[in-house]
Amino acid sequence: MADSTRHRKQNLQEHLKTAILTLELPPGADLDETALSEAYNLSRTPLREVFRVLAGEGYLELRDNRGARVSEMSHTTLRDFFLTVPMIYGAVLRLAAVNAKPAQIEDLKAAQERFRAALRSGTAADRALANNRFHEITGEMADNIYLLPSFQRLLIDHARIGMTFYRPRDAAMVDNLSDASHQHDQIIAAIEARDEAAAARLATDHWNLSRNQIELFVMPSGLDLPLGTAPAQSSA
Amino acid sequence: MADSTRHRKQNLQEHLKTAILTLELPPGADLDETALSEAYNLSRTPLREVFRVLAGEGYLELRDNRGARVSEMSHTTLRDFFLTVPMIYGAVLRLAAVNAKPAQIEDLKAAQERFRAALRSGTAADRALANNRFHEITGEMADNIYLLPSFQRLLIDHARIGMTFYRPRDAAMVDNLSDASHQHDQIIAAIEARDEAAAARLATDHWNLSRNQIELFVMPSGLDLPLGTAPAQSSA
DNA sequence: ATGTCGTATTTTGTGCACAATATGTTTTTT
DNA sequence: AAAAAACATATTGTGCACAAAATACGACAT
Repeated sequence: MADSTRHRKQNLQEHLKTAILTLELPPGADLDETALSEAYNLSRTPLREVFRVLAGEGYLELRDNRGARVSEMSHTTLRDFFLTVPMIYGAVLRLAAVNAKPAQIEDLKAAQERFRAALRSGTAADRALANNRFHEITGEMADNIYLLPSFQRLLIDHARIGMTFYRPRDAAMVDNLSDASHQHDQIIAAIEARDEAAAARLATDHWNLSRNQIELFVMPSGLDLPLGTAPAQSSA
Repeated sequence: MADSTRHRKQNLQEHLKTAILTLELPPGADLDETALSEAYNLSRTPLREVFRVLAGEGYLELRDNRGARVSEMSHTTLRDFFLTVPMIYGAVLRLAAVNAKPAQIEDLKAAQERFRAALRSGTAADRALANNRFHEITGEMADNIYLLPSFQRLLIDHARIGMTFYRPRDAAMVDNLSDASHQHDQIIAAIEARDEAAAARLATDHWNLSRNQIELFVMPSGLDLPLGTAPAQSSA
């Protein structure tokens, strides 16, 4: 039958991943074994094995005798992220340009098509997931078992950072999103042309754009009211 | 009691790790759930959870319905390894120089002391494990959750590569080993002096030395016989 | 009111029996 | 004799009951 336990197990794993990437399960959220095993019609044994797997991939953190929770995002996360991403992603795109197989390039184009569709008419979660898939494919192309583990972890937090900060509030932010899409096109072109240098350059550009977007979000333009005219704040 | 199940579980995990790092369990070796659970006096349930954890860290590979085996080393492993190590390890040492805490520096010195002892009077496995621990500590110092997963995987294969190739056969190889020890000292000094640039440089040097050692092993010096005088090979 | 101790409840961890799947061997068919 | 099918065996996956640990709660003392 289509709903074998194997299938339910994979389902659970997939659902947990997307729920975490889209912040439906926010960082630090506790996962209740009993509740989840009932919801997915699985006993606790396979469920707990799924937890171990997801912890290994960086989605969850396990504490002895205290259950699983979604990986935390600390105040150093953003800094560490942007410190590490350019290097890892630059290397990934370089290798992708060298090693990509034709079938993978087709996958990448399809993923980009879905990303574009999500930009036009999808939710923030749709955008984050489509973008995540796009980058995941570049990771597969790079085909380097030593690089992938770190890259995957970066992608997890990239999606979550995107969910928090990529909520277009003004024209500049919307422009950034279409720039990102355009950069994806350029990345595809560089890989297809086997142009390592261009791919590496695009990696840097892409993350600078991300960083700018976040700066726009974290530091909104000032209220521009003359001193002394601001209305009194209501106290909580 | 000292031999609680919790303790046995950790024991198993630790033993499997060292057995894999030292090639006592060679790449591709099959792990028998029943045999191991009897050997460590654990039921299969916790044992299987340990398998998932070790698979997440890169020690094991799990195939559905077909048990666990030790991670393979393919013909591309060496190439991928030396392609990736300089970048990751350079970044790790840079960050270590910036972030190392005094207590960690003491740990590192102690680890280096043990490495030196292993060089003097230990087995190849002792050397590999001591060296592994030294580098692990630099990873802890770097304190970057995005870098660590890849770094840890590199360390696994570094130990295994070391076990295969670091079996001194001549004077040049012995020199290399004491050079490595000397480089460890310089790494400690650079970290203590918070000298990022020096640390990064040492990372490159260290892996070049490793690569040379392997080249010495893979490509032994020629037999130096004039053409046509070599004895006939015995056919298998 | 606050702090500590002891008990009750909830949650996590383990062991074992059984189910499902893969593998190896024998039997049957051509 | 070779291929295929059926069966037997071994190994992996799941469910459930029980054990161990952590947490929540309340009584009591100060």
